[in-house]
Amino acid sequence: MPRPPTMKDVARAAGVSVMTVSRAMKDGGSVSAEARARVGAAARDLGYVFDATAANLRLQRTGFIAVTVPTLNNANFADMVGALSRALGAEGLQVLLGATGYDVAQEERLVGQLLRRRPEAVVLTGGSHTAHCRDMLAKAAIPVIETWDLPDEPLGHVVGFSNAATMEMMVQHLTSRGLHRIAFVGGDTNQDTRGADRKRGFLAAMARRGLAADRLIGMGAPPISMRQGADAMARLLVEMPDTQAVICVSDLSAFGALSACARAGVRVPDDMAVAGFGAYEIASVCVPTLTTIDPFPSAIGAAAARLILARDTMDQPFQRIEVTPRLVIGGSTPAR
Amino acid sequence: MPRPPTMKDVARAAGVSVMTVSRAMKDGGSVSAEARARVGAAARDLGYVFDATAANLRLQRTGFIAVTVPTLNNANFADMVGALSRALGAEGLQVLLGATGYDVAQEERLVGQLLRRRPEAVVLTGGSHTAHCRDMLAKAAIPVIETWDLPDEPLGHVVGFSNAATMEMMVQHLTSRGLHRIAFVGGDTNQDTRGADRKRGFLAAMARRGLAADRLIGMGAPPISMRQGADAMARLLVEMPDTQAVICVSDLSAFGALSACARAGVRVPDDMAVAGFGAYEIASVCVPTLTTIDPFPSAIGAAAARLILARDTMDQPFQRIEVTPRLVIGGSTPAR
DNA sequence: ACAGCTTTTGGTAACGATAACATAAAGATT
DNA sequence: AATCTTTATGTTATCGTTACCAAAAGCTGT
Repeated sequence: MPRPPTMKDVARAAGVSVMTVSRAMKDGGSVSAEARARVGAAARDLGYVFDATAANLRLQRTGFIAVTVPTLNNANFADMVGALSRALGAEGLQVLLGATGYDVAQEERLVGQLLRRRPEAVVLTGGSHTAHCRDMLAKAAIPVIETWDLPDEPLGHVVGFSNAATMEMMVQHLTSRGLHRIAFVGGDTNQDTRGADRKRGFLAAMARRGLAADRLIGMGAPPISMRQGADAMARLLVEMPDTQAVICVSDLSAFGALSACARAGVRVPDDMAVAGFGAYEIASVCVPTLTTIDPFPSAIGAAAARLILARDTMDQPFQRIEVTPRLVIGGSTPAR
Repeated sequence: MPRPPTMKDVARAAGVSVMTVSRAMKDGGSVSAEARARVGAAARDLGYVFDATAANLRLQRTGFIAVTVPTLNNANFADMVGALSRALGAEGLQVLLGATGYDVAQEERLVGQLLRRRPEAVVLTGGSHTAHCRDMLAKAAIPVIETWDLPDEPLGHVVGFSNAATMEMMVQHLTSRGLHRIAFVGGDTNQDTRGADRKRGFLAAMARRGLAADRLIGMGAPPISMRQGADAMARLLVEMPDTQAVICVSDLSAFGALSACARAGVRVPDDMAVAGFGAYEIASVCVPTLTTIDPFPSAIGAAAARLILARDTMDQPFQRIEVTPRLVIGGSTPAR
């Protein structure tokens, strides 16, 4: 089986030099219309496909942007990657995607693998990484963008928000409705650092108001699923039946909690208020609709893309772009 | 700013030749333990990162597997890509992912872009492509795997199922419960070819039983969302109030339909049965749980990975692997 | 000590594209 | 007509890695 044709083959077929072929493949090159046509025809006849690998080696530019997310199976991250990918694709850049499984060790391995492909920038989810991972990224001398978080010691640019602060918003909302016995459903590991930040924010917000924050339901390792949200609510209804409101680490678990209430005949929001995070589509469709926080995932992706595309401004001090999440009040918490 | 160190730099620092460095980077190479250690130390000191681009050019192997999905933001496709990515990653292969937006023209562009990266195999969602796209893939002389479908004229291997047949299962289930006035909620374009196949399968299953299949609600272009499922059900309740059951093109729209019923005070399944497709997590958590079809997305991904990894068997005639979807009976359709 | 192994090491030439320079042909200017 | 531009084309070297071959070094047994 013969190897795929190269520019050399096209050049021979078109009766020109390789350089002319190379120029004809681009838009700007100064090539006569006639030569360009011959090259085009030869390329079509031979089924020539441009070899990006060779060009990348020569140009020392790959057009890859490495992106890591905890999991692909999450509408928030998918939205971010979608926005990022669309914006970058329009400029000829390719997203090289990897999932860390909410595990910094896995992230370290992944980043190591991705850097071998010589990406032109790295977009990470979260601001928590192993020392070796930070080290590799620092040495790579390419733009690094951390997202979904506001790390104290960022590696480079940041596009994110304070997860803790969103819980202040949510606790404020609930207490303004006269609810004080508030539970939090989340993971019981710190693997999902954003989830852990939200839990910390919840504890701080409760403490600030002198409220007891002893209703913590930990459901294991991330991602915390709908099923786990339902199980958590079932436990809560038995173990702490006087709970007035539940904040869940995400809309998925909040929906599970909602379903558990429906099964148990607990009225939402009258007997129990439920709040989530993420503004997933389900929040606006379920009955009642979910009170949640919209972190604007595609805005995060778009902002990251803008930073990458404005490469020339990358020499400037690292940017810290805050995307302000919005409280979305639904029917799962009481009206004023 | 200096360029990142190369093997040459490492070789100089370690006092050996580039070839020795190259060998030391791999496992099997015959290198003395002492040289290997010196190379390792030098690489660490210099912050050397292997350049996969150069190696790929030389080896004529990129380790890329191109994968296209209609959208990232879909748990079924995310599951498939996740399974594929995990299985391939263990063998050092990298998924190069692209989203077509349910658009064959976009798919064509995407495949063109991906092929320039010289992937070693291509995994496509669906079996419907533009002529030029089919042509490019045929000429690429690499394994092509079409998934989620059983095309009549496959481009290569196939890992899928008959979308139409799943609707026969579903109609059979509903009619066995004595329901005959059945509606179908889906898109009104053929962009989502799998959705369109399911609609066709629905029509055929109804015709086979001599039932009228005139309750078709078309909700525009894919993806059909929860919101659109809710709108469709709202319309249906007004326009065809005697409808007994609704089959939705996916669990997302089915859940929307369920919510619309809840809002309208329509009891499910007593007044209206609802069925979906996809066995998304929501189907097993919502109240009532959804009757749906599980297409086993991660089994599809795993099977595709197996085909790719068994490269040597790729010369054999194209394989056609059927993954049999399973009817999952939930509370949204009446018990027997 | 020496032939006959195996193991380790190094030099050279690719892989397929393009930047940089050099040259030739055509067109514009005096 | 002679010179200066501009445009079109070709030649050479290179990006960082590895296959291939050849040579050197380390072993073994006589």
